[in-house]
Amino acid sequence: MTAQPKDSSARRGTPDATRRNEASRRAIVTAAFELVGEVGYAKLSIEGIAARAGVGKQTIYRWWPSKGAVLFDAFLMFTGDQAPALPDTGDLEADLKTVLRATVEELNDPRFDEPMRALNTEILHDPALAAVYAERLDGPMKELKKQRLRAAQRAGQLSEAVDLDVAIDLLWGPLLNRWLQRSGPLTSGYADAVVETALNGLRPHA
Amino acid sequence: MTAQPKDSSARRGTPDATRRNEASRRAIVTAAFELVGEVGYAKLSIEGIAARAGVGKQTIYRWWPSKGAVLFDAFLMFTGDQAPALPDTGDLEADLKTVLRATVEELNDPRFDEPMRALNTEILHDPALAAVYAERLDGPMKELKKQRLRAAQRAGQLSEAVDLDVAIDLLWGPLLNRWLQRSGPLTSGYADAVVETALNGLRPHA
Amino acid sequence: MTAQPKDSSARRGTPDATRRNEASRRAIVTAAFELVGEVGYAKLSIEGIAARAGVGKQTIYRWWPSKGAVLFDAFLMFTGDQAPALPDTGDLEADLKTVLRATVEELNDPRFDEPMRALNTEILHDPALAAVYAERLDGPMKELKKQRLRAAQRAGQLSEAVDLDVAIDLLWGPLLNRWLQRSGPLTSGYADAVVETALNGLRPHA
Amino acid sequence: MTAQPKDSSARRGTPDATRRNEASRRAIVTAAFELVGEVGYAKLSIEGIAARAGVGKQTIYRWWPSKGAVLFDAFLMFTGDQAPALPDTGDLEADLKTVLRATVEELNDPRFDEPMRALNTEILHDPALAAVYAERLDGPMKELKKQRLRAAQRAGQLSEAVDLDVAIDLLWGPLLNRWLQRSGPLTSGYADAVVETALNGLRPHA
DNA sequence: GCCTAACCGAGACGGTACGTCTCGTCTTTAC
DNA sequence: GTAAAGACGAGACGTACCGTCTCGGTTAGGC
Repeated sequence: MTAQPKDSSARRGTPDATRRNEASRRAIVTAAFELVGEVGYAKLSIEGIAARAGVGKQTIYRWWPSKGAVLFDAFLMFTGDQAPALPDTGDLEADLKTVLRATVEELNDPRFDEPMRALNTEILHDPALAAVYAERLDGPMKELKKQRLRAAQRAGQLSEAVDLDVAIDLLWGPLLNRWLQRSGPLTSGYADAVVETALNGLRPHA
Repeated sequence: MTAQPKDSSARRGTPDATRRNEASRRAIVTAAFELVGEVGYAKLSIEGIAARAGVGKQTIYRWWPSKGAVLFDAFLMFTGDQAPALPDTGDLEADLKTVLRATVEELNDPRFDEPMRALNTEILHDPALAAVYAERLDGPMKELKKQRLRAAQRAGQLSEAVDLDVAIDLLWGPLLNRWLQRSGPLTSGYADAVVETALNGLRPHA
Repeated sequence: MTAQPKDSSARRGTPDATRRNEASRRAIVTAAFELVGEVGYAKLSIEGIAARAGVGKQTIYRWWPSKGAVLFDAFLMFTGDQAPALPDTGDLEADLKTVLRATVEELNDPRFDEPMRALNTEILHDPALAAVYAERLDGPMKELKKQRLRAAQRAGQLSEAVDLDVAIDLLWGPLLNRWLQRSGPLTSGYADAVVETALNGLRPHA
Repeated sequence: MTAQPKDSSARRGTPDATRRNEASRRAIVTAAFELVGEVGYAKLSIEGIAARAGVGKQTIYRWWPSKGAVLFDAFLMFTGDQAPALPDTGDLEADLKTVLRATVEELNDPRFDEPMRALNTEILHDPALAAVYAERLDGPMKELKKQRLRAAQRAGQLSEAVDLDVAIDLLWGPLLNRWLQRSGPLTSGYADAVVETALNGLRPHA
């Protein structure tokens, strides 16, 4: 469950995960998630998490290598394991608009805004965490997106020539970017425009 | 020249910019830029900047509201005021590939990687700084991009119906996102693929 | 009027006392006296005095060598130049009790407590200021005391053999000490006891 | 051992003295005592003490409420717990002269001058510290003095009518005062004169 | 009745120290 | 052996003052 266990070998002093106190673990990630929403990323501290969780600091240091790893686990717990497949009504454009509008909704939800920004901050400066994020959170989500796009290819609604990774970046990249940099309003209208433009391309049509 | 002048009115206690020591200002932003490259964003401190610049801490706090604002000014000084127009050979696709490949190059340049990540971290959590960034750095750049795209529209290489802001997001968003989240390799091949896919769209062609 | 003029020679840059702004001088010492009573010695600052007096800091540094010197001048202005002779009713014991009771009164007056403690603090650590204090404030007072004691010697109420400096220390030293160290209650009863014991001596009488 | 333990109750946040690191405590008071002698009271800083002691600043702030309290403990450690009884040869005058000459000696010793002045400065402005000083350092010393004076009363060398507190103030007050205010030379001759005058009184003798 | 030197208010500057906060490690006690 | 608790060395935070240094704007003699 932990993002980056320091070590799982038999080295002396290595925490033995079987001994781990599950109640403390939950208290810590819960406290981290709540605190980041309350005080913001900049004022989030290990000491604060430990105090809120009613836990010794060492218990955090024992099981997580960094503040980012705690935050990541907090994210896993509160958003994780959800997200079944993407909708498939047979109409790719409509389905993509539905999904991207939901993404916009989520990014504008104040309950998720701070935690998400915090996680992105950590990822920004910690390649190891970025890798874990890619594997544990972004990866599964991307696979679902690819499944839907592959279905669209089979249905003839998406060019066979297109690299699906590029396609996904073209659809979701603009949204994420606008959210991260606040470079413009993040509305469902924008989501629609992105979907339409990405599908049709920038070139003029005959 | 300062990112966020606290106030320029006649309110009591407001620093009087005319008295400002230009030598100190330059020493501070230079030190900030150098240090963020040497020790990384996480270990960048106001104290360190002041020491390196041979300046009292108060001189920083007097003129900048946050570490991010210093970093922003450092950016302005070292990257700023450049960037003429985008190339216009008449071939939009080729020109975009040239520009996006250059962007990829820049993002992979270790001299700019840390400072840029640092700036993005600050923007991520400081809407005021984000606004200044949008106005002072991103805005002018965006205008240049729009000029090129408008020329392409006039030349019939770009659909008249397309919203230029969306077009820009579709082209540059994927790159920035991949760089920020390290969600995949950032190569010139990727830049080409993004340009081609964005221009042609995801739909199959007749 | 100034405690320790930095220099009165013709050296370049030496302030010319004839040019001195009397209004500023008064504002400064007044502000110093008020502030030390309001915020206490520990929190008394040159900046605070300058701000309260509506004066530039340099105007203080130009005319006084130290915070203590300002305080001393403040003292001179507010307590100075008073104190005529000590009472002489012909009864030494009664007169001394009157005077020491008045001293007790003064030391217990909250308006003078803080400024006096502040002055004593400076004297404690600044021999130069101590010398000025001895010359300008303590000296004249001591002379008045000696006059009264000499009269008592002539009247046969004080031993001719006694060193008047020692006598004065014996009478006023205990009071000052008790005040400075708060080593006991400072009452008129204590003043009386000191006078009686000093006059009669500690030895048993026949 | 600490001057002013903030609290020893079960209140939250109160330091638990049983956990205290004795080595750090000793290093701090030693550093404080050395530093006050080297750089003087005015330039004595918590930061300097911490650096000299090889200790974090917080360790000082955790256990002492003020710079004065540290100084006080330093005093306790370096002068404390000594001082047996006062000499009793049967000759009160001679014994008092011996003791007061020793006091003069001590006050003139440069190794004790600065620390003592520093302590007196703090006492001057901190009633709480004054109370602790009265209880822990001055009190025991005063008791010893009283014992000697009571013996003198039993031996018929000191008036039964005399208040011992007043007697002590009469003997030691003048010395302390002269030392604090530098109001005159502090010599063994002066000590002798004080003893003689105090014993015989100021009145002329038959 | 100018000229010019000094004072004046204001406040920026390079610094030092403050007292607080958090870091990551270490130690103690209880379970 | 894990956990809560929290002391510890370290060091950055943002603030308050230090004493020095310009900066314009008055004064106030000396010419």
